[in-house]
Amino acid sequence: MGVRLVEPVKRTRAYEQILQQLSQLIREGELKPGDQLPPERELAKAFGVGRPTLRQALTVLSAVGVLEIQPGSGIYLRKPMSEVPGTAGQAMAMLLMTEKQNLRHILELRIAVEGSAAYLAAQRCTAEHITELQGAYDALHDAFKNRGVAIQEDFRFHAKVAEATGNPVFLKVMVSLADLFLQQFESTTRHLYYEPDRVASNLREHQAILDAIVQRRPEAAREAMVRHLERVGERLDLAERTLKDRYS
Amino acid sequence: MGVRLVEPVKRTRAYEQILQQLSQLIREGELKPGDQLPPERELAKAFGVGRPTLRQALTVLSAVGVLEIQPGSGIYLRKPMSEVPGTAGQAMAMLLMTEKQNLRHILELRIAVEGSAAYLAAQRCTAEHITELQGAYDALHDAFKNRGVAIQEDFRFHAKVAEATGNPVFLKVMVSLADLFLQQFESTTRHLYYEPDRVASNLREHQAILDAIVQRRPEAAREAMVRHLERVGERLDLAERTLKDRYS
DNA sequence: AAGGAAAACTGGTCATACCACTTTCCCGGT
DNA sequence: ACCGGGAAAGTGGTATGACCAGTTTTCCTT
Repeated sequence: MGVRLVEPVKRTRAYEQILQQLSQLIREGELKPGDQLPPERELAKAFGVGRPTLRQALTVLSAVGVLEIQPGSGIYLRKPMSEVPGTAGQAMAMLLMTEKQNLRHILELRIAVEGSAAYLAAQRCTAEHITELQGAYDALHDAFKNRGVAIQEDFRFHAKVAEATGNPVFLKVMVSLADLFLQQFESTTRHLYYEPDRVASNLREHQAILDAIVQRRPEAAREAMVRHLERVGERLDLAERTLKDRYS
Repeated sequence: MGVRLVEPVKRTRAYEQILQQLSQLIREGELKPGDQLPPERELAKAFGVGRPTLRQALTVLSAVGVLEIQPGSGIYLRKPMSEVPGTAGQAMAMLLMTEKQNLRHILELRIAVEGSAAYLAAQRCTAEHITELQGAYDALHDAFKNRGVAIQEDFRFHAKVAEATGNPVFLKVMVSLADLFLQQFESTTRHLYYEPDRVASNLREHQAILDAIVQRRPEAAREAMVRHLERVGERLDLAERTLKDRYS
């Protein structure tokens, strides 16, 4: 036979089956967020595998942020969107590991995702969402005024926007991207970003986003968000140029 | 002390360090796509860990699609965006595992991402990109005419659009989302989707996207892509309603 | 030189053991 | 009766060694 007419049988590895079973238990609500799983030794016996094999599955789930494994304590199912910075970004980092990527590539996707998020948020955010959004902005405002640096608060504001879409997938992907962005950001030009003269501008941009959403003007919200992130990119360019100048 | 003043020390597990080291080797180009890694036993010795521990790291990398592990043969570094349907979607599925999500949530994000992808593609695709895009469309056209079903070709067309952005992060995220969409799609209403009367309409939508990109009209390309995916959603609703009727 | 079988190699899995840490519980002191 | 405090049990983290089922290589036979 010239071409391949049959598919080679796929040998499903044991840990893959465990992965699949656990996924199903989670999806069907058999395992609820915050639940503690049985000890590894029990689980291994239940699945009929050895402990190392079980650990492969658990390790994968832990690496992507589904499980939280605490030595000496136990294995817990993370709550959706647990605000543990670094976890979501870690998973996205692995997803993108083999792709040649830089901050600008990630930022470009953030613009796409968060622009639409702002649009949808303005379209259908609830009263509670607005309250939370307002609170996040106030916190951002205070942090800016007091400390001048507010990476955490900035992050949370963006997360609240995504949350207001009511779409958990939007939220998760946005958070993962933003988290990864900040991680790479930190290791390069963080110290140059938050210069005093940029704080006011940054704050105004956030307020424009908030206002547009509260006024329920989707297009304006998208534009405000896109403009804000584009400014972030500009400041990034500036910072990198400054760095380069220093070394020349 | 009232509040936590110190951060608890993070005990870095051995497999996490391996993960980090391997990531670095990949990012720095020390390991190139397609490369074969040393055997597990050697790697374990090199890292100074036991084989089970090393396997945890390898398993994670394999689960997110970075490595391809072939029993009896060896461990290989996957090429970026290797067109292995199911792999990218698997990683995204784990990222979203704990989120309550359905097809509509994923589709909404696809609209955001792919709409912008079409926009950027129209803005800066090269001649080669256009050729590939055209080729993908032709393949889609033929498959539709001949078999009436063209999930693979449909997928590849969308991937080519994302590829034309020149942004690997866009491509990867888009492919992951679309792949996940198709996976869940398959298990629910696939058989109702490709009905003969919808084929022509679907094909026209794709052509509109292609034309707008070739003519380098970003806004038109975005609109065409958004409209197309919204139609996909409508057909999905229709299919689900049909299913529900059958059970009532 | 070609074919084929055996040997070597590779990943997949298991069993056991030990370590470090956390949690629990019981005992002794107050 | 209450409250430490320390031992014991429980938990995840890791190492070792072994065996299996495949694949790949080697080398002998024809």
